[in-house]
Amino acid sequence: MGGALLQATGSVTSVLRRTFQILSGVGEKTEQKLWQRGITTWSDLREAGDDRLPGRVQRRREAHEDQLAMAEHHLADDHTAPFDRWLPDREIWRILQEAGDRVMYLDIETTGLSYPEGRATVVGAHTDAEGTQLLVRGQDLSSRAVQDLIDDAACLVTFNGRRFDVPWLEREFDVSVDVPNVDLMYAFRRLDITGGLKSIEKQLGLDRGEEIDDVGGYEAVKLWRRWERGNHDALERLLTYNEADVVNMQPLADIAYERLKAEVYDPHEPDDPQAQQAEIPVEDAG
DNA sequence: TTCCCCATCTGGCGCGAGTG
DNA sequence: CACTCGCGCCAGATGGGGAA
Repeated sequence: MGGALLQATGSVTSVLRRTFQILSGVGEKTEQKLWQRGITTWSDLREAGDDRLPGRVQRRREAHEDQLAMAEHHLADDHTAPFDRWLPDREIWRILQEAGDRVMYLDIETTGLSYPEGRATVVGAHTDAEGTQLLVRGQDLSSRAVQDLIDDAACLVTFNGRRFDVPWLEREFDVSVDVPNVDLMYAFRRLDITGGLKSIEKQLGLDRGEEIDDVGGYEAVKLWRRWERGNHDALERLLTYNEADVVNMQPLADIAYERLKAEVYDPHEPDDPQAQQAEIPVEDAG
């Protein structure tokens, strides 16, 4: 990764600190315009003279300074939650780097597709900080345990979790999930890669263990029933399956992050070597 | 300064899609 | 199998920037 050269060119500044879409009146286009003018980080924006800013950004300078101060303040305290509200949904992935080893890969198993007919059987989570934790119904799965799990996360990574896993946990366990959620399903769809979790793993050439390669979603339901009837191996298999899901989401998230980053920084247009932004010397006329 | 055109932001509506 | 969320599309509002 980055050495002195990368630092000199500013490449170590995180994606989030180059993100202007958290500011009022700034969308995708205005952000691109700022980047093109050489204003690529929050500090660039604060230091830039009005003559370098689009009018709509000039007019909002005070509001933007407040918003940036707020953002810096929360980042300093490792509070990522507010960015869930400030960022447009499709750009939530930009906080992954800030979440660091508190990115939590989350996946649940249930006895059906809808609540309350179905119940959660396994809640699996993985972070680099805490490793893998699997909460099992009838053993250590409780509202308290789920809330504690969520509270350790600076950011969730799920697959279809915005519609399935997270609302389910909120309803069955009455937990509040006040943390950004990067849903890989939408991230990959934006990259023109569609399909379920296992299909996408295949498309990207990620192999999971041979022994659980054939386990699908409905199989998880049947495994739980077999465990309830006294088959100990069935639970072992279900847990292995769930753990594989949460662990495999990590490389998946890495790939999505790198590709989205590339897409955002190099919009599809053929790059024109002449299009370098002119250097505008910052000097005080004294 | 003022006018006008068009780029951009915002909000509402309907559709398609993967979860155990 | 039910559940909803993101996105594309459309229309209206706002405001930027060129020219007189």
